[in-house]
Formats: sequence, C-alpha cells, structure tokens
Amino acid sequence: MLTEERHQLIRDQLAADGKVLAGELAGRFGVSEDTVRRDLRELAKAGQLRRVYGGAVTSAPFAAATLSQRSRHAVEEKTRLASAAVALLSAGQSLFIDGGTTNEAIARAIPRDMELTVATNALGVASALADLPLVELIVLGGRYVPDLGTCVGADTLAAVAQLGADLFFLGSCGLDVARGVTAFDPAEAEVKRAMAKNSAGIVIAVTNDKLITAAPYRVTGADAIRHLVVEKTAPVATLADFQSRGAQIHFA
Amino acid sequence: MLTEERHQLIRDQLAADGKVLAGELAGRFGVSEDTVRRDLRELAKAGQLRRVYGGAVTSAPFAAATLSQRSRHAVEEKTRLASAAVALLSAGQSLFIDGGTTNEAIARAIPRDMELTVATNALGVASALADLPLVELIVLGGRYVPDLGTCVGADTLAAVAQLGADLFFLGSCGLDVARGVTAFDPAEAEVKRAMAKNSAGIVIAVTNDKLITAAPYRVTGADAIRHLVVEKTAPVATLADFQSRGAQIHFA
DNA sequence: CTCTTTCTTGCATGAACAGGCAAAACATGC
DNA sequence: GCATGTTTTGCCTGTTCATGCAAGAAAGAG
Repeated sequence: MLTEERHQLIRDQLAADGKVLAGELAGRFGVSEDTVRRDLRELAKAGQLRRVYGGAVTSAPFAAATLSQRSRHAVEEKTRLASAAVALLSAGQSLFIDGGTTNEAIARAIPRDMELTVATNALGVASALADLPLVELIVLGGRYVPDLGTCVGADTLAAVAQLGADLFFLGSCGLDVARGVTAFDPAEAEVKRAMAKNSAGIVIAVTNDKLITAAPYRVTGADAIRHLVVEKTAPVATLADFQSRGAQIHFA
Repeated sequence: MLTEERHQLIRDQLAADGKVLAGELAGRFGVSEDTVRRDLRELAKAGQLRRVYGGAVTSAPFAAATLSQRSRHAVEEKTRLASAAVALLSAGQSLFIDGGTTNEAIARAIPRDMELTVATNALGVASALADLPLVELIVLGGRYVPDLGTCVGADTLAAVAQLGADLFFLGSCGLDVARGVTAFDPAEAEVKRAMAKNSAGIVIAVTNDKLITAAPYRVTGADAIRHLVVEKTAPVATLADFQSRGAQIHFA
C-alpha cells in the first residue's frame, strides 16, 4: 500500500467520522502504529487534521472535544441526533447555527447536494460547512471565546441583526420547562437571543443530560421551541411538558 | 511493446483505479522496473500523473480541490517560511492575518506561549489560532468565499475599520515591483486594502513563484512592504528592487 | 502520587529511486 | 552491405525514502 493511499484513506475517514484512532488505522492498513503516527504527523503538519492523543480529529477547533472523555461516548449519539435534525431541513432555507458539539455534528451531517444559506458564529460549524459547494456561508465575526468555540460581542450582535433565518439551531444550552432555554455565558446568551429573535423557528437537538440542566443566563422561554430532537431514551414526562408548549418532538 | 503503448495503459489504469504500482506494472508489461519508472517520470513531467514513492496516483485526486490541493503544494517550503515569519513577532503585538495557505502555516507556527491579539477573516487561520490560550482572537465575519477560504464584503470591511494592528500578514497575492501587491479577486483586494490602511507595517511571506506574479487587482504599492520573507533560492535581483523600496528581506 | 498508554526520537534495514553506462534495436546515409 | 547516430532498454552504483524497532519522554487514568 502506498503512503499516499493511506493518507487519502485517513482524510476520507476523517471527513466521514470526524475522527480517527491510531491503533484502529494500523490494524486496518496492516502497518505498525508508528507508521500511522508518522502519517498523522505529516497530515497535521500540512494542516489537514488536528493531532490529538490517541488519534486525530478534523482540524476544526471544537472537534478536539469529540475525542475527550466526555464526548467520546456521546459521539454516536450526537451523530444520530444530527441525522434526525438534518431531516428537518428543506432546500433553499436559511439557517442560524450557533456553537456546541451537537451543532457541529449537524453541520457535518448536511448533505453536499443541499442548497442552503447558513449564518454561524461557531468556528467549528463554519469549518464543516466551508467546503459544501451549495451552502452560502456567512460567518458572524466578533471576539472569539475559546471555551465556547464561538464569536460573541457587539460585532456579532450587529451582524445577526442584519439577517433573518427560517430556522435557528440553538446549541450547547441548558433546557428546563420552567426556565426555558438557558446559556452558560452572558455574552453567549445575548447572541442566542438575537438569533432567536430573527428566526421563524428554533430547533434544539440535545442529549438526555441537557434535558434537565438549567444554566444561569436565560435565552428564551420553552414555548419558543419549534422542534426538539432527542434521544430515543429521553424521559417521556419531560418531553410531554415541552410538547404541551408547542414543540414538535423528533426521536433520533 | 511500444513505449507509447505502455503510457496509454498506465493512463488507463490510473483513470480506473486512481493509482498504479511500479513493480506491478513491470510484471504486467514484461519490462524492468527501471523502464516503468522512466515511464512514470515522463508522464509526471507532462503533468498526467503525480509520482509517489512506489508508484503514482492521479494528479488531481479531488474534484474541487481548490484549497486542499494548494496546501499540499510546497508544504516544507511554506513551513520554513512560516518559521521565519513568526520570528518577526514580539509578545503583545496585534496582528491582521488574511487568507492563503502560507498565512495558515504562519498561524500554525505561532508558539503557544506567545501573547498576541489577532484579527483574521480566514477560517483556516482562525481554526489554527482557536486553541492557543494566549491569543486574543477576533474573527472578521462576512460572506465566505470558498475559493479563497476567507470572508469578504461590507461586513468584513466594517469590522476591519474598527481595528488597528502593528503588523499585517498579507497572503495569497501577486508581487511585482512595478505594480506592487496585487490580488486575484476584487472583494479580496478591498479587504486587504482596509487591513493595510489600518496597520503600521505589512509582512509578506511568499514562495518564489509568487515573486513574479501580477494579479489583476491592485492592493498597495511595493513601498508599503515592511518585511518580505522569502526562500533562500529567491532571485536576488528582484529582492534588491523590493529592498530599495524599504522592505527588509528575511530568508527562510 | 504511580502505572499505563501513547508519543517522539534515533537508528538499522530493505525497498525504491536517479543517474551513468553499455548493449540491443532501429533508423539513416553512403 | 556497411558505417553512423539515435532510441530504448536493462544493469549497476550510490543515494534517498519508508518502515519497524527500541528507548526515553509525555500524557492520561486511577
């Protein structure tokens, strides 16, 4: 097998899964892990992926978290959520997508042949959409917050104010029937509020753990949620509460 | 068997499989591997395939390989240029960095322990800087142009206008002593002009091929260049011209 | 903290490589 | 027919490249 061939296969799997494991690749290619590590090092030097302990992930910044302990287990779950969320899209729609690993998974799940206009303040989402030929991508700039992976601040708000969208994919939040949608950072909450205000509908895709989390900063009430994409194992009682406030429930 | 016959068969297999192996071809054609290598060398020189260790692959593995293909070109050279360019930085400076694969390499070469403020309209640069803990990153949003990997347009210009920088790393341009710095896209040129206007100094890192290229859209004159980072093999005469207009020359 | 896994670096080995050389095949001119 | 020059090809030689192994460093896990 040619070195170049391995590199191509690594790029392919990275595009498909968002991550690769050194040991798994070594087994599949029939070479030593050292060779795979060398491959990964070279590709990383060329900027085509981001090296992490145990393998590599797409060069997008937040993708690193997909290999971290917490998200490692949830990665299949988030991929399933993403597929279900993408099913809500129609060609020609315009979207706001903000930050969070689930939203990044959604961005990666958007098919290449779908025409969309997407505005995002999340670097990871932007990177995932950058090479989709039919997506008109608008980057919402501003001060970048490493912990969130998104841009916030006055510039971001101003850019959001100029736009409108059919759907807003609201990510990385806490959800609670009483308090509604909440965020962990005040500046982040401001941006989410602006996006929510300028969107016809809100879509939230969450893993079970988010369904009971309340964060400090309020974004919007539970009745603003148009679509809620959840795991099959989500607690039925909670879902019924959201449903009674107007949200459609979609199971991944 | 005629030489031309072999060439055609190689082209055929390449079109079918995307790759060929020197040893395998030699066995199939009943000739020595040296002969096959000569064939491959000639075809590579004619641009009909890309030579790799052990055989060859199609010269353009990706259909829409605008950015990814460019970034694989001259990787080591760009890494060297990047190291030399980063040596110009001091802690605490503020920078504009625009698009281009060389600028991406520069962004990746910035050490983790350097405190900087960086404003960029290039997604790749932003991704590279996103996880540097001491870099205050400002993303300059706008309409994303896939071919350039950068954001342009009125929003981008407005964001640039609010900022000032010590240095501007100007990338992916044409350079010519008479015409100065030129860009390949009018909107891109606008953004570069705005960044140049709001910067104390301009840094340009280029591979040799850019040193003689003139693009259609004018950005700024050659005398605005403060630092020029070039390969060791750059043509001395051209460098002297830039030097006489005030540019410091740095060899990678 | 200790232990385990993963990573980097240096090194040895064999495969693949480019360039030079000579023999064979072929064409051309006398 | 014979001599000459060109092209193609295979072989040889030193060099470069890819790979696996080993040892030490580094990163996570417990």
